[in-house]
Amino acid sequence: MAIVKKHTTFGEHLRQLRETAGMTLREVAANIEIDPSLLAKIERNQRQPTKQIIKNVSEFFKVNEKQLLDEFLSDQIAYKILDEEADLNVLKVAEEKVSYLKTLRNG
Amino acid sequence: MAIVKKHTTFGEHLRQLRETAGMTLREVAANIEIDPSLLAKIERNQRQPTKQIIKNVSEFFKVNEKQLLDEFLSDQIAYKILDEEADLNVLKVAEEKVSYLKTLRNG
DNA sequence: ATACTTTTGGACAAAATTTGTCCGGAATGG
DNA sequence: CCATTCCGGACAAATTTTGTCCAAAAGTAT
Repeated sequence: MAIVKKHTTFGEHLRQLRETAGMTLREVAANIEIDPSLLAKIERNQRQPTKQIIKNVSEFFKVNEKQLLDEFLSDQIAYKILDEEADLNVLKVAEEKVSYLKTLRNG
Repeated sequence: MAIVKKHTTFGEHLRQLRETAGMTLREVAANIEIDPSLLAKIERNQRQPTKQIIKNVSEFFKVNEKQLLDEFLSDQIAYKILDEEADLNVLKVAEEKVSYLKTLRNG
């Protein structure tokens, strides 16, 4: 049985989609209407995709857009935690704050 | 027994510290060396504190700096989740990604 | 090795976001 | 009323991010 990566970065996922389709950066870039160099950077997590780019990617590769968006968001959060060398516990606190802030908004 | 808020925002916490000390914005602002209006905005979560400000706050109110930093970080994450109307599940995915990215870095 | 294509990566201006300050006005309390 | 505190909009300055260009590296085939 092959080893399957469950959790990769957004960029790695995008690259997998492209390579599975057997396409070059130039080809995919043309289809999702961005510069090939930008696509390359996104695949290497050196640039962040805009929402529009994520939308185009999801349409082109026929994957769920919301899933892609969430995947990208979890990337951003993970990178932030690493950047700040923060305790993983902040994620649990954040979760509780989301509930708290929601009640603040609603009443 | 009084109801105690466990999870407030960074700004609310800061305001509590100040009010507990019975000080005005102007007074605290002078001590942590920022404009009173900026402090007011931070308390209302309209501006983000810099690391320096957090450091000064922790020193002035004698609270743990790392804790404050983590509290602020969890705020940022919570606000992001709300902003994007994302599923709370992204936090769990993010947690797994942190581990993954750590192994990427180390080997 | 040459020629061709793909990918990487640096540099940089343009665009977008964030920051801190100023100031007028509202609220609070003598 | 007067004095002080707090709020909040506006704005320039500072900072960050973005997308593009181009050259060099890496890969492929002939």
